[in-house]
Amino acid sequence: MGIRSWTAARSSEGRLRRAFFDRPATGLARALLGARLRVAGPNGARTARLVEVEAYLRGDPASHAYRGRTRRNRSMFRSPGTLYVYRIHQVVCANLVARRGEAVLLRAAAIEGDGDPREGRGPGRLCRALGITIADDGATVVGPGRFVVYGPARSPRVVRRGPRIGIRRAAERPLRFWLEGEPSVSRPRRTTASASPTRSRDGGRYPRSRTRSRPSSGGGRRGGRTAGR
DNA sequence: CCTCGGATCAGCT
DNA sequence: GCTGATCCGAGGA
Repeated sequence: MGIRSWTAARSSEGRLRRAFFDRPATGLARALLGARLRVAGPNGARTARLVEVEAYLRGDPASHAYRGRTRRNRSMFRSPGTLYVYRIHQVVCANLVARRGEAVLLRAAAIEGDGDPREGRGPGRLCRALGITIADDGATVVGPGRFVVYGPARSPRVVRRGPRIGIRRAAERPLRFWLEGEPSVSRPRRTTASASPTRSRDGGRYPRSRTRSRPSSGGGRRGGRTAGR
């Protein structure tokens, strides 16, 4: 289901509404690139422009929701626009819930305002830079609260896609999306963290589909269907 | 209960 | 490039 009307999905100030998030995570991931996440805190607000995201889908073995609902992943089954924050090792990572059971991992952002924009490099650092903690799990960005997401500027941008990072299952699926030329984006990884060093199967080349998003041609996604599965 | 390993990151070779 | 930190959730016994 596509977004029927973009004006219905954004407020006049560009704030994204629930309808914007209520769709498959792949499309939401792409659409979120360039969007701004604003987090209010005791010392004022910080805003970050999203430059790298990953989609986690229904029936996706890499998704935390794959084996059904548990205490940890319950936020993934809440309404679109909910934050799903989980802990890994010593850090937390944040997702935005798409349609039920799907989510978009926020992998990297350019931090705006004071400080180093690269503080938002990587999902753990992104959360740290914005002050997102495990206590924010289950919060929403489409209602009252400390979180707001503003839609991407309607300016040209080049979206690239490739395999997700740091996962073992379904690692080949090209569900990571990023903006070309952004310094906060994760460096391409050549070898998947695997026990076998010499085991590179496709030579590290994946089909990069480039999608141009233009100011007023909202729906014009073009060709670039890659060898996804 | 116990074991396993991770949607990471910093630091080292 | 590779390893360890560090700890909790998930899943099996």
